Amino acid sequence: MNTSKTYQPKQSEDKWYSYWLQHGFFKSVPDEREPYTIVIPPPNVTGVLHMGHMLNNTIQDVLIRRARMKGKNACWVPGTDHASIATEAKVVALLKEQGINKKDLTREEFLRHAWDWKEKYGGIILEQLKKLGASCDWDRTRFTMDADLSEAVIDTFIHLYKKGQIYRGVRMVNWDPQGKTAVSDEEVIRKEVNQKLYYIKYQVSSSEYQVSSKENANQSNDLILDTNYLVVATTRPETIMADAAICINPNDERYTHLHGKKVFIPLINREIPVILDEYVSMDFGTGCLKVTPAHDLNDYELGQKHNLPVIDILNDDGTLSEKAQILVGEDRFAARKKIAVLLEEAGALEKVEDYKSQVGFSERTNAAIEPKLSMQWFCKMDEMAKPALDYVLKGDIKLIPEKFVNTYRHWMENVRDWCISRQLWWGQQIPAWYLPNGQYVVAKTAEEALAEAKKLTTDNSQLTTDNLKQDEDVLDTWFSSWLWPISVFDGFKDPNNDDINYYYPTNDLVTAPEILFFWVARMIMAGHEFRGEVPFKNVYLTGIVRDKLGRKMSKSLGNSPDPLDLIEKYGADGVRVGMLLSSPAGNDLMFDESHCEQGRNFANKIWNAFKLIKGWEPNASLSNTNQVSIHWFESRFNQALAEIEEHFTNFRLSDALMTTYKLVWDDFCAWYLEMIKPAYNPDAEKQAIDQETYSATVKFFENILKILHPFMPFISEELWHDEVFGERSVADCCIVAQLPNIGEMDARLLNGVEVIKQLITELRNLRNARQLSPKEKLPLSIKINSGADYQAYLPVITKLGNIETIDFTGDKITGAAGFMVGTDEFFVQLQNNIDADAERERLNAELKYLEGFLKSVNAKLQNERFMANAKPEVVENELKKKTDADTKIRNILEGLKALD
RNA sequence: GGGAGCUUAGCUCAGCUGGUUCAGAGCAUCUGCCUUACAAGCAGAGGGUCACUGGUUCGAACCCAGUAGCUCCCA
Repeated sequence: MNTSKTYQPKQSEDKWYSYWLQHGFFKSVPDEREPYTIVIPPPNVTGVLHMGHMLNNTIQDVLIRRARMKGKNACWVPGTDHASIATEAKVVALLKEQGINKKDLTREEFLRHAWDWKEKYGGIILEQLKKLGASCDWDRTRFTMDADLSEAVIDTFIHLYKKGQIYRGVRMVNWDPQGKTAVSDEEVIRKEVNQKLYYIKYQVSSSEYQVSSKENANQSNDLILDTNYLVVATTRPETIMADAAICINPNDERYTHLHGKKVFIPLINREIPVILDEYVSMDFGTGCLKVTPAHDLNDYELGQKHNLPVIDILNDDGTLSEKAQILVGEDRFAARKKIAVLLEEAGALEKVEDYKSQVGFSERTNAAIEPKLSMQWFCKMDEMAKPALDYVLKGDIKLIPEKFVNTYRHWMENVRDWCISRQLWWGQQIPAWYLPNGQYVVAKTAEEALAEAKKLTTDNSQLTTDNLKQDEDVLDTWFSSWLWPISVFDGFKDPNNDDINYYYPTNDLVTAPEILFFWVARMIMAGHEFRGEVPFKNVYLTGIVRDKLGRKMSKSLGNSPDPLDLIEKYGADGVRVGMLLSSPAGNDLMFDESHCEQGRNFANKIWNAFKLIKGWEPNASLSNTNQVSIHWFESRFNQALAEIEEHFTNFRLSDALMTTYKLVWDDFCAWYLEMIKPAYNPDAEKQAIDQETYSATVKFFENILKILHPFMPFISEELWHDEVFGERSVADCCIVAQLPNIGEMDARLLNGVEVIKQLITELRNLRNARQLSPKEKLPLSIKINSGADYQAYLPVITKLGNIETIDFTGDKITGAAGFMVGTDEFFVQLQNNIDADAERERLNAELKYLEGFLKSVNAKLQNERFMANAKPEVVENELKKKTDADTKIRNILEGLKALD
């Protein structure tokens, strides 16, 4: 071990990580031990490590390392998902740089490029996880597009299709007319833009109208002066040709005369009905809403409800189609300007207003997103949601923190069918085959599809596989990842293999609340559907990592530090501690580099404590004078161990870490080591210490390294191998050491030392207040009022307080400086007389406080209702408070008298 | 619009079924120390009308109602 003044992470990290790998400590194979399994939430294969991954994987590593040290067969399965959209976008961009257009490639050619890209650049993130210390079983690394996993996806699709759980249907997607592809909600950037609100007149087709409503119309809205027409306010006048109805609120008194009427669309004079629905807001625009089911999601739903036709007037590139009848071939924005002119000329434009509204833009092409109806594949959710909800409600799966159960329930009870198709090539191609007549069959291969097709009632006897055309689309990436806990153990290919039988269900899942539905809920459904069992028992939901200002850390904001830079700066252990210090489950983490600094400082503290011990040499001729200190720390350690255990049981990782932190820094370093540390001998190279104390302390340190290991794997492993601990075999490593069992706790000793700590603190204060050097030895007199026994602690008091003599006194010592601990009094006789005025002031202040306190206690005791209703132990406690306060007040009064 | 949650010290958070000396921790701050393990440190100290308003109770940070502000999810 080097004797550097500070811990040097770089000299330990790579060294020990390779050592662990080389000796197979991360590896797991089924055996007779209890398994402990975590499957990694597979990061996006194109991804690079960000702060969210850091937090998430640090937690998983802490859990897995701890399980390993508790004698379990710990297995952490790593891997990545194929991230259809992100990967395809990356590959398309790369090809473009090389002058290759995706459109010019066949599917096979494109996929070859994509796989090349994946092999070359994919999975960097897994390498980065190693820097963090992640102890994954790398031999088990999986990718959601591996052959076996893809086969599982296809088989699952076919299975669910045959069960009637998968169907084709129409759905509104975010269409990028420039990229000619659908994009996910996450890829749409909403921006506020200045637009125009066009007020368009629609002629009412019936000339019969109720005159009586004219009055109402007059007073409420001057736009409807003439009941021969109604006025609609819209930002998209170019879509009027796609209108299917005009909708008004049935409660809108301005429009009762329109109930049951029809109107003509201007310019094309197509007749559409006026429908009634409370969905329409009476305050917005004119209160008349044009319903365009093909070009707006809300309108689509309204249209479904009222059985309206869907008229799509746009081509894939955003130009108007034949269906528009007019302005065919014009781009939608050009058409908007032109139609405004046409409407104006036709006298159908009432007015135009400026208007601000939110518009979605494609993240990739920056084109305005067009809501577009398209045929998609769906997976029915209602039947599968029921058991998945029950698992959580019954507690078979615990969500941590519990508050997410509500959110989960709400979602599962209002679940919508899952759109599983994506208009991309990178992914598992949907195993549906279309016949020339438009029918389709679902089958694993073209041959099987042909066989299926021949079974259809229509005559398909002449068909060959060449006549079948496979669906162009691929499946949603989540349709792969929902199988992850099963597919990583080959549970589809071989449902009874040793791995799946041993590792499944897994134990804990650590993930983000954002994907509670996208992923977690669906894994639970898949677990039930395909194994009849939960996929995991606990779901630990981490928070979002935010910056100091509370903003989510993101690449685009540039407010996220590079995790690898942080590791470089503070060491992996420091960063791990920094991430965990302030991250209770489910709460967002306000990340600040100062946390990592604290982690680094902690590592340094441990390093230096170790250096102190290394400077000692046991000497057989010395006898042990530290029994009390040793027994105390032993008790204290066991107490902390029990607390840590409790915190882990409740998944309170930051509390477990803080308990460890305080045990090491405060109890071990600041108190225990100071109690037992031998006086410095400048002539000796190593400081002599008795054998018993030395052995006990070394043993303590070894146990401390064990409890530190899950949090700080590198420094603990580094120190573990020091010669202080004697020879270690090759496999004797901290990573596989077994955590100590909780031993005895001596409550009396623990309480006794707490009193001694207070006493020492008072002595230090006394020195501070009087500017006395810590080197100056002081005489101490003790007046016991409590019946406490200080005898056993005299050596500790003498050493830590730097006391010259200790004696016991029955009376107050006048003229001496004094203080109280509990009800016992302590006196220090100083050469120069104490400042009587200052002392009187101090005592009076304390007296005032105690009298106030006593008053509140007495108030309770004199309250009949309190005495009648409060629990006996509460009353008893109040009585003790009264007695103690009385004693203290008496002491102070005597002290004041002595000053006079 | 529907749902969930949050508000405690300068910051980040604990505070279990209401009841120990006027609410705890870590960090930060302030004061004094280069005391041979550690200045990335040591020894001390200060700091809070528990968002606000009512209610229940002998007793409320905790239970109930309302108000305000913030966050997230779904639409």
